[in-house]
Amino acid sequence: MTIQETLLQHIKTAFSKLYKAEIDTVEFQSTRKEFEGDITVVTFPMLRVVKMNPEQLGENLGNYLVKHVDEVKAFNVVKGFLNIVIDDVFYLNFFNTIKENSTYGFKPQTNEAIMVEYSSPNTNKPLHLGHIRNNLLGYSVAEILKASGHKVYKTQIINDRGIHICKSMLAWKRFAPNGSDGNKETPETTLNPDLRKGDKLVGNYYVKFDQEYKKEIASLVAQGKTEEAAKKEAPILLEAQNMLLKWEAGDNEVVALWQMMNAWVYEGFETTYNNLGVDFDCYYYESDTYLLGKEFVAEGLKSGVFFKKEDGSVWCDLTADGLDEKIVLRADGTAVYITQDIGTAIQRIKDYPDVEGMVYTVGNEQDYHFKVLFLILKKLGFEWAKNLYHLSYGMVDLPSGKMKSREGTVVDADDLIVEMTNTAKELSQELGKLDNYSDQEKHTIYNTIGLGALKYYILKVDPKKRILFDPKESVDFQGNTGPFIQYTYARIQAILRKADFNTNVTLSAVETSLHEKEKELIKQLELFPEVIQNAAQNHSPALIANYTYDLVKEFNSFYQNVSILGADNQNEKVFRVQLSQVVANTIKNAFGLLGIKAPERM
RNA sequence: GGUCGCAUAGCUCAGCUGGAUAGAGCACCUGCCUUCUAAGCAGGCGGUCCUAGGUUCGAAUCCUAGUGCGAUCACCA
Repeated sequence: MTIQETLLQHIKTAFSKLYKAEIDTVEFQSTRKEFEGDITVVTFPMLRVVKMNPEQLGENLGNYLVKHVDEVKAFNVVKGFLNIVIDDVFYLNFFNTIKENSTYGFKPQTNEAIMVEYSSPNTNKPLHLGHIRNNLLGYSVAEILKASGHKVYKTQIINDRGIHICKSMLAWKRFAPNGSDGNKETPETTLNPDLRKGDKLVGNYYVKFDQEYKKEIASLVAQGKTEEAAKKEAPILLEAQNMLLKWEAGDNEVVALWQMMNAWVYEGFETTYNNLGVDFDCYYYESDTYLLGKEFVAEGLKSGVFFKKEDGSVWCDLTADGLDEKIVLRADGTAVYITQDIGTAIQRIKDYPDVEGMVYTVGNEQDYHFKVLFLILKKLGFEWAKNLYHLSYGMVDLPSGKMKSREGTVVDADDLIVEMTNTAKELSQELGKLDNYSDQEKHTIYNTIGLGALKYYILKVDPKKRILFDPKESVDFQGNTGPFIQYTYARIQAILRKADFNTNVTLSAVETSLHEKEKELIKQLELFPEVIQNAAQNHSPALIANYTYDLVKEFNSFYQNVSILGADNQNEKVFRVQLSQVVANTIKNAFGLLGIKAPERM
């Protein structure tokens, strides 16, 4: 039973005894710093039940609680606020119940499985900052859901078919120079060091295509065509479209090229995922699932969920639900975006029957799309459709404005990771704290710090809000940042390494009393389980980030104001080391939920 | 135009299901390293919580309208 629950019980009893009245809820909050006390009861709402002035009610309740509840040591009343002082014994006892629990705050796994989709890149260009937000969010939400007791499958949908892929393929066929082996360049044979990563090479040809396409448009316009006509008639575009038709028809040569170039991209992506520290349990490819989507469109057509227009295209009428009509199959019978999404969802449930819900990590530009998708799946009669959730997040902007691939203002994911690591390195060398470690160790630490800065910077913001990514600010390692928190963890580790006495004992309140800062820390630790549940419910890593920051600030204040290893007596020393240990463990676990590592030293 | 989202300090963000004088960080200004890692701590400066109504003992928080910004309403993905 939590202290709140205990208090609630007694307050209820107090009401029936003192006033013969009944209340069912009590509003608790933690007492503000400027007042004495730990827990505050807001008595204003109770005045509806008993007509009296708030001070008097507070006094009466306070007196009752002091007399009847062991944990309540004292109280004071300020207007409609009853501030309750909780006895140290309670906090120390509570601390003793969690100090050995290395997964304090986490709930054991149940059979309730959730599939979390994130990343979902196109295979025609490298990952950028926008994908990074997506990846970090998806990974973190998955970890948070696990910690809250769910079984989780991480997955992605790879957008590996369509005209955009054909553009890269065509440009490579046409423009690729020979590599070191005399054949057209590949990631292995390319003479351009920037293109050794497959996604970079393929992305390079996507850009090449666009350049050539623009040239052709310009020359057509010069010949007297309108720009609109030129855009549609440019030979290179027509050839790409032709290639797509061949792909859909299963043309051997085109399919082989497609497979080869996609494989390059996958390998490149995998490297980025590894560097970023995100992973997946299973993969889905649109080229595999769009056919299943088409099947269910046919079925929905039979059952009347969809209808066919004169030209042969298939639609779903959602006007009764306040939405528009939505096309689910083109007139020529080919699949649209949503067709394959329908197929993918169904396929996933087939593959993993224990999945009861799915989370789609996709930008808020697709809010409407997911509303429609979920509604259609419901109309198709899938029971699980009600447990689908679109984890919608805001775009990432730069100080210069939006990221636009065509204008070259995109922040490349790989570059950014390298940059952050370099910044960590520079700062670290300046401070000179790692001078006697090996290069290998140093490199690992720089990486941990750089990534920690990046991840925390992005995850601390509420997902639904857009992020302004200021490169200057993102490499700031002071204040509310990842490195600040990592630093606190490293400092605690230094203390634990130095503590050469036995801390494996349980202290009672008789043996040690609590310093104010120690009590504050225990109160903060007490919140952790609830924060995890909250973060899971709201799909919000930001709640974990904010909590961790508050915990760390509280610890630093303790650290600077109180000597841990230099405490007055052995009991205090032991207790403070234990407390530091639990705080460190909580930082590590909380950061784990954000995909951030906690370094032993920095 | 319809629909959805956002608006809090100079900047970047917190603020839980309505509760005390709206909180952090950055920036700017003061102090604190012979003592556990100063990537730190202690403090100062800084706000018409977009505007106007409403609900109530009480509103940054809920409701309505307006303003601004963004997204979306494709046989693109």
